[in-house]
Amino acid sequence: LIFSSLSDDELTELSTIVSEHSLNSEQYLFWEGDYADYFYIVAQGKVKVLKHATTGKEFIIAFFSPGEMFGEVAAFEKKPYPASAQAVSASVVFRIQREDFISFLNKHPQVVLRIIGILSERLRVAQSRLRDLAAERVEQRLAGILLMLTTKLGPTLPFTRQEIADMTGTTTETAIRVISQLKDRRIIKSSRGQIEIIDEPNLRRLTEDSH
Amino acid sequence: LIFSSLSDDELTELSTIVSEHSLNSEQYLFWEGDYADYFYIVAQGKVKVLKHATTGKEFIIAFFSPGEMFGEVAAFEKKPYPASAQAVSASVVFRIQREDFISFLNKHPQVVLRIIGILSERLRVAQSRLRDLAAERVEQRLAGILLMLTTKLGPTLPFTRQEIADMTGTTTETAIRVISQLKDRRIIKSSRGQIEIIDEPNLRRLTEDSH
DNA sequence: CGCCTATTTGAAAACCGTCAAAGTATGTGG
DNA sequence: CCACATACTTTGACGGTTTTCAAATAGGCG
Repeated sequence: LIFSSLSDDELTELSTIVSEHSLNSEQYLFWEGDYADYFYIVAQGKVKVLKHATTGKEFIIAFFSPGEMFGEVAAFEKKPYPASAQAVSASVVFRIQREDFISFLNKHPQVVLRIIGILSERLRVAQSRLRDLAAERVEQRLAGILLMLTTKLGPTLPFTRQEIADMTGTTTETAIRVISQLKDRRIIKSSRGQIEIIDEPNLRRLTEDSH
Repeated sequence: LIFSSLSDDELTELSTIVSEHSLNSEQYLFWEGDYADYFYIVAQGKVKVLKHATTGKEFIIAFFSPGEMFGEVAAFEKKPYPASAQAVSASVVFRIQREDFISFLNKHPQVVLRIIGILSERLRVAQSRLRDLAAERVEQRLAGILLMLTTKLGPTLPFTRQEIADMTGTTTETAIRVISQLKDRRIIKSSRGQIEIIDEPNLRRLTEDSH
């Protein structure tokens, strides 16, 4: 996605510095605090980026699907990864060494602009979520997460209650209670490991309610 | 700060596109959702960037002191500001028009790298705060905010209880109760509109406690 | 069919927000 | 210099949302 502005020649150049890497389900690519040697793009499967809290709970910053990049924040500077990355299912990722990536960027300013755009977007999202976590109730936050996910992935969401909880910043039990309510109100359907949005307008209304 | 790598000639060039703007205390520079026409740097005083919640409460994303830039996320792309900016005291800011800023960047790639660094840092901070808001108690979050502020500003922090609360994501009353505890434990001193950290190691211990 | 994981439900407790009221600095105008 | 307004700080009581702990149910895969 970030390389879509490149010519065939440039893509060939890119292919010389990219390597492929397979992952088993649950396998970690890197841990928060690791030295950041690679920059990643998902090829197949699904990868989550998360942070662990002192209480042992984890907070999911984002899921990444094929074509999306991650680990980029650390790759620009010689700093450790600020979060961990774990494969949700068996996956394949492309990776580029830090130095190769940086020298490639120096030759391709339009890619740099694309990356600034992505960083900006992520910063916007993170700051909106901060406001929501600080001020909104669990139901509204969870509705917001579901909306964001449908916008990105369509009406059928392949996530467990626990994953939804870890994205919303609540517990599995509370997520289940809220999701059950949404099911009773015919806003969503759900089965094991899956949620289907059937009434998006009403879901959106929930996020906008002032109380 | 972001321009410190420039030569005198380049700074002269820069000065032709920069204009100065004075602000009264409490005055807003822009509101969340406004069309983003300017990119800003604080010259004098103090500016806060915040988001309003549907409940009317506000969440402070950051305070900016002289030399720091803000409004940059929206300036790169034709998007509205994701947050509002308000002068905390009478202040002076430098501002650069979006188009001028972008054409300046095109000629100065080293400034672009500097900005990527700043965006990355802000993203790291935002994501850490997300984890904290989702998983940590008010006391730990507030201790973390105080630590961050001392690292940046020194041991004496010129903030009211309400400002601390709006940064921590809690209410003024709860912030007061936590701060009073810290005072009783001789970790901080405080007076009206000011907090002084006197036992930083113990403050840091608080943020690391698993419970 | 049996095991593992995901989902569900209930009850109690904790944390924190809300509301109300009062105390205390700071500055301003007379 | 004092009175007064204003904003910041403090305290208490109460209630609600959410977490925690415990246990039971149900779905899917070998």
